Amino acid sequence: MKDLATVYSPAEVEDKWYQYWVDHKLFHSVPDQREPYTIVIPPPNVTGVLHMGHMLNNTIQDILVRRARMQGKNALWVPGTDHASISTETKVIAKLAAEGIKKTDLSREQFLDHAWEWTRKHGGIILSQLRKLGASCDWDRTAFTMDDKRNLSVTKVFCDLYDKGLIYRGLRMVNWDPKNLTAISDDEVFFEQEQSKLYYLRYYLADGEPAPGAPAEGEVMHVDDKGRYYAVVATTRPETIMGDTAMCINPKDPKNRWLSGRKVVVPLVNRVIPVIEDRYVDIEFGTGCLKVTPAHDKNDNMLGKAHNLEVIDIFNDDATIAECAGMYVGMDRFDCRKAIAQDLQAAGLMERVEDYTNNVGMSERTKVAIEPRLSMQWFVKMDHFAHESLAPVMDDIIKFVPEKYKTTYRNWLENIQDWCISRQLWWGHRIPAYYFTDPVTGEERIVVAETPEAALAKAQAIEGCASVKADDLRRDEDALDTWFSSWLWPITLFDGINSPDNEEINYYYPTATLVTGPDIIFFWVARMIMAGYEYVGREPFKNVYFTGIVRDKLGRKMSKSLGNSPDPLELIAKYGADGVRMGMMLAAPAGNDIMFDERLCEQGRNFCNKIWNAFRLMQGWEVADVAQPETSRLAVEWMNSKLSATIDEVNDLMDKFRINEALMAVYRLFWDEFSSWYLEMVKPPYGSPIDSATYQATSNFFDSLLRLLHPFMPFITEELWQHIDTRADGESIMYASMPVAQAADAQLLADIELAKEVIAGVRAVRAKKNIPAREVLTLNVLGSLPERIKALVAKLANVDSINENAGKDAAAMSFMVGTLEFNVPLASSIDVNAEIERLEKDIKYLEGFKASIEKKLANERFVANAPAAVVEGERKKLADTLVKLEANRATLAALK
RNA sequence: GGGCGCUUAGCUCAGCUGGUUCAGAGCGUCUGCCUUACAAGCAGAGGGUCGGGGGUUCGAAUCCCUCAGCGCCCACCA
Repeated sequence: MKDLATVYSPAEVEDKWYQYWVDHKLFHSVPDQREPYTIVIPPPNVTGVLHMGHMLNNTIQDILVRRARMQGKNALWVPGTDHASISTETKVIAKLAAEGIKKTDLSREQFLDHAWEWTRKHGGIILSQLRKLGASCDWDRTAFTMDDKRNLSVTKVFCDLYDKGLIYRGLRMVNWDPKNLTAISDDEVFFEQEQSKLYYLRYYLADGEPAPGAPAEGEVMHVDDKGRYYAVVATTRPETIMGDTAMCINPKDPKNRWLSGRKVVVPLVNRVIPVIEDRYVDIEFGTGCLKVTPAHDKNDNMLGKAHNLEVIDIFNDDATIAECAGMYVGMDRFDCRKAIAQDLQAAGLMERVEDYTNNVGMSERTKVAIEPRLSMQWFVKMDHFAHESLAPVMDDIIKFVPEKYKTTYRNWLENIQDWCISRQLWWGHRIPAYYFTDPVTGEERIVVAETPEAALAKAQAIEGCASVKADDLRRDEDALDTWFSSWLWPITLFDGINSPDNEEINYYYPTATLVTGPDIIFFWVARMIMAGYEYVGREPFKNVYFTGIVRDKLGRKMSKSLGNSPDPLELIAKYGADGVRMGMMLAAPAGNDIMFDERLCEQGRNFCNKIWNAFRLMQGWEVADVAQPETSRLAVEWMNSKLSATIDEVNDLMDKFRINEALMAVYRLFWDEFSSWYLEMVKPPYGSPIDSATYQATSNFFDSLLRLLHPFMPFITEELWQHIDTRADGESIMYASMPVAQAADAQLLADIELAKEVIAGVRAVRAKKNIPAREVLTLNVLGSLPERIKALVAKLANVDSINENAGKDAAAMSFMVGTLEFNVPLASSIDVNAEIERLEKDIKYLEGFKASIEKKLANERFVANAPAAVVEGERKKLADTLVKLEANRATLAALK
């Protein structure tokens, strides 16, 4: 008390202990005889900065790993960062653009130099931020998805899957990002509602087509003022008409029967195209006529394949109009849309225009509308992987928390598409495929190999290709999707691809728990499971804990643009890492989004202060060789039981990943039971010393509480632990064992609960009558109290004596605890009328309650059907109610 | 369009296979207190017909149906 401030200052403490942990290599793990407990970090973007989502996610991981460590497991948390191909490349391009440098002006090598420089400059910031949070990562193992080990692993896996026939190259419809000039996967596309127009275009019957006869029943024909017949096609994208190679109607559509088998003319373009029929067309939409542009729409492409249509790609890579379109060449797609709309209007080819809201696919990265486009890309066949990875999740070999994501997972696997893994980017793992021209046939050939040398050897081994030289090989320019390295993360961190069966992979794999967001269940979680079975033959983790999304208190997602995301480091500076950790966890029920409110951190900070002051109280006690009071002996015994009960509860909750509830249980144990009750029970009178038995027991309790709390609040617990246990340099609460529950004494717990209620009753009397806590009162009980709790009640309620089997007292305030009636005689006159009013109210309530139970018990079907215990319970309830009624009536009578 | 989930106190949430730990917790609110660990605190108090309606049952926050509102995922209709 003499040395310690009344307020806990985390800043002074946190850096000191983090350094201590690092200096003594307390986060480091090597394989040994203990049971392993492994967590691999979801690698944050290498050039990213810490946001609230990371805070939540990493706090949870740290809690799990610290707890495992204290349970005697060999706990390892491996940190690292992700090269984040698209995201980083975009950032580097933007940075270069600001300096007036265009990517297209640089060679691949020059660009990569810039990218590495950028990575070196910004990389690792996020990892140093994690240290502030107290993350107990084994920093010696810090990895990067594009470092040498990982790069080699990725290359090996690509070659292996290619050799197994699971990777292929093909011309497919992909989502093309015209800004970054790359294909992106379906998962990287998001849809946005857009106010646009629906244009109705006239497709005239081609020259030579005979005029249709009179319309049959339900047929809808269009004729212009010159008597020419035409079909009307509704489209949101008139700029693609240069790519039209057919018009499609539904064979079951009566409106358009007359078009069947005809030829029509593409407006402006004047190309004659056939009318094809396919049930794919929605009869109800527009006019039921669909223009088919196989090069620029997924579904049109499918139609094109089915009907053998020509494919005309009218766009350049940057989505300007290409030479082959023949018109509007070089114009941007959206400018072209306007121009064509005007020209159609002018040419009398526009039937009408309507406002229309539609969903436009956008690139997650560049926010530009993606262009469905045919292009040559690399794919992973997913059937094989999907087949292997469904059962382990459905059978809980890999446990998903919360369980609802199992369904999501299954739905995805059952509708899985092949995975497009090539990206037209430079920042990433370059695809190890090499092209050369066959000297005999003149055809282009592909070899896939881990090194250029191996590729050359493979090429030369092909019949007739012995003369191929190294210079003849051209390496594929593309890089791999970032997730193609991430999916190997739990394996490559232990070098399980480059050296299968090594000691580390055999020891640390499968990892224990993966903590991540449900938004990347497909991107990442599912694919790690696939890779795990493919390359190690086992699941990569035993549990997956899905966190929620961090939202502000209004429920909005935290985002940079909204500016509603607090800076984690500022929060830590303000409330301490322990306070922020606790604030995050209190708001984070498993699987639910968390509504973050800074006030939660305040609560965390306040809790730290509470712990701090409880310690100050204890530390200030003078210990003497005096007898232990009976109240203290009982308090110690009770606290033991209470502690044990909570330990059981916490264990159970943690096993279920109900972390916030576990934390709340410890919070209440510390604040309510230990501080508000136990410490008050054993606190010696002012100026008196405490007996050594009680002091020792209290110190032990404090020690146990610190251990229970340490995974949640690592810094303050370490700081205070040094005062409780003298330790050698290098020792830490990090390796102290988790307290173990002993049998709890249920009767004692119940007795003390009774005592608490009696004490609260007396305090309520004081509050109502404004009687200071220091004024000694007397307590009467109409009945008897368990002998052992009397002294305790007397001490905490500050009453001089407890008179059992006392009588009614008109000059007393009465209250009931269960079926026991108490009263506190008051020297000052009491407000008889207020008492009478209160009693009458209670009696009325009890009579209603009694009636409801009697009704229930009078119901023969209830008595016959309900379990005996329930009926018995109702009878007991009735009996108790009668006792209470009787007591209240008697008191009322006495007052009157 | 398909799928999943949610609605309980002012706020954030617990309430497992229907019945004494069923109406709970934390925060906030209100009323007293600077009581020598802590005002970032102490003591006490108030607060919900469990989204609406219907059904099953002796008994429903809990099971079923239905309506309303909200959220997420997947697909994407030109």
